[in-house]
Amino acid sequence: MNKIAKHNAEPMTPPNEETGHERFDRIHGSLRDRICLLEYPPGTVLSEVALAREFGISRTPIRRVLHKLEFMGLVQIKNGVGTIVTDIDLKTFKETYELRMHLSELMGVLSPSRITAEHIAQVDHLITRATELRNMPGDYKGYAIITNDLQKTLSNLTGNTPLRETIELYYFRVARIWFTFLPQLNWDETITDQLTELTKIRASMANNDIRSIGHQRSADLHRMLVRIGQFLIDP
Amino acid sequence: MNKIAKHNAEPMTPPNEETGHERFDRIHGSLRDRICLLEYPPGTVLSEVALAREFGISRTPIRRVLHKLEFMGLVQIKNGVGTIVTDIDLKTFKETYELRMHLSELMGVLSPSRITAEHIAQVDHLITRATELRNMPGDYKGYAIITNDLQKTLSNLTGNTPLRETIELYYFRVARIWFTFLPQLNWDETITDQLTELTKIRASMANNDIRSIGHQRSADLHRMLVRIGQFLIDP
DNA sequence: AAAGTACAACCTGTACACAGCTCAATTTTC
DNA sequence: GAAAATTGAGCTGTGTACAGGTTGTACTTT
Repeated sequence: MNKIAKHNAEPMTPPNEETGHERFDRIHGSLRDRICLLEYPPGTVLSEVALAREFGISRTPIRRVLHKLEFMGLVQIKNGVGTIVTDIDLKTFKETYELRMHLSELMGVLSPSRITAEHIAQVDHLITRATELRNMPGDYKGYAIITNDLQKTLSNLTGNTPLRETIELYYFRVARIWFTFLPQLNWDETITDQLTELTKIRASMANNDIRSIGHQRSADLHRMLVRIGQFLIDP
Repeated sequence: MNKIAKHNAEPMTPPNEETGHERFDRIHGSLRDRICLLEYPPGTVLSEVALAREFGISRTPIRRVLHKLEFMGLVQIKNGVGTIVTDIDLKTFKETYELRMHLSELMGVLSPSRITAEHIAQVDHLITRATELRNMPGDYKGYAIITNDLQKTLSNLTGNTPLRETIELYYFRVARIWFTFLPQLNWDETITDQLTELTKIRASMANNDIRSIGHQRSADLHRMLVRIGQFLIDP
């Protein structure tokens, strides 16, 4: 049974002076994050009028945002029904992870950016947060936020713009699906995996070795796929 | 100096019974093809009201189509100005071709489809058309259509759906830019290249060897990039 | 009682009027 | 005469009313 979206959140203060373009990005980012952090889990039905009310605008600009989310594969707009947060079938899920693995390898090959102290500091901060997370089993959202932030940091290392956009696109498309399996997995093992990944990336960064980061990332994606393999039943 | 779009075409008879979704795809395909076949060259300004008149509908559904084209990177919508067919800067052009080369290699790796007699027949037909094209120097549109059709055929060989969609996306984004350089290149050499590519792909198909097709495709993309390198001036 | 039907509530899709933006031609000012 | 301000034509952005689609429910019919 699908749930109807209801968002009880902070007022999300809109800046006093804001371009139409900025407002679009703000609302788009809001909804994208809600979907990716499972505040709107797959199957949730979004209503244009409800969202329009929440953001204090009419349906028209909301529709633009929803159509972009549909293009990204995060929602499906059905006439007469509503806008539904997409789930993903097993086949597509596996295919997407396979592609992401190869794209991660390319990250280190196609004009990688230079690693700065800033990047390393970000990963160090993520390690701290992940360590704290071990004692908070069930904080799936906290786990998801760390994963999202790591993805953001790694994005900055990909100099090839089209590659970066593609990697991000497919990250947003399937990461949240992985999150839905978290409750069925061993929390300590999950956190250990995350910390291992972060630590290895940290080490590769210290060596200014982006190619290794790509390999590492690819291997981690593979491990995620294997870990939830027990729950994926072939049709 | 930008040109204003004016389309003098056949009535494009809309089917008697047509879903809203089908109409969307039809109009989207029309505009996409016009852009990719250089009927709307880069810099062309499209007007929502003009397009709405041509297709006999209001601005609203036209806007949906244009926004999708903007997501695909084929146009840029500017408030107060119009919808402008995108050109592409040198850096992005090279980056995109590099990515496309690697994606082509993946085509043969990620769950390729089975090659059928139908695929081979399609390539044979393309070879015939390309051969005829040698005696029609300056038929850039004819060349572009063959290239588009080849891309379509190769798409069917890519079983991994996300990979296929990505390959197509970047094909549409930059193929037309390559076409704009055709007048500055030697026609006979261009046709020879195209025929060589088609023939090699034909041979690989006969051997049911998709991996070789991917290699071939990658090499051809590289050759295209090299051929127009003389016209690409680094900033 | 069960199956079929009509309907009401809710959704997105479309059309259209108007607001806001951009740019260029024109007028005003120095 | 040159530079700055103005105005207007044309464009996209937004709000809104209504048309069209979908679905669950209540009701009718068998």
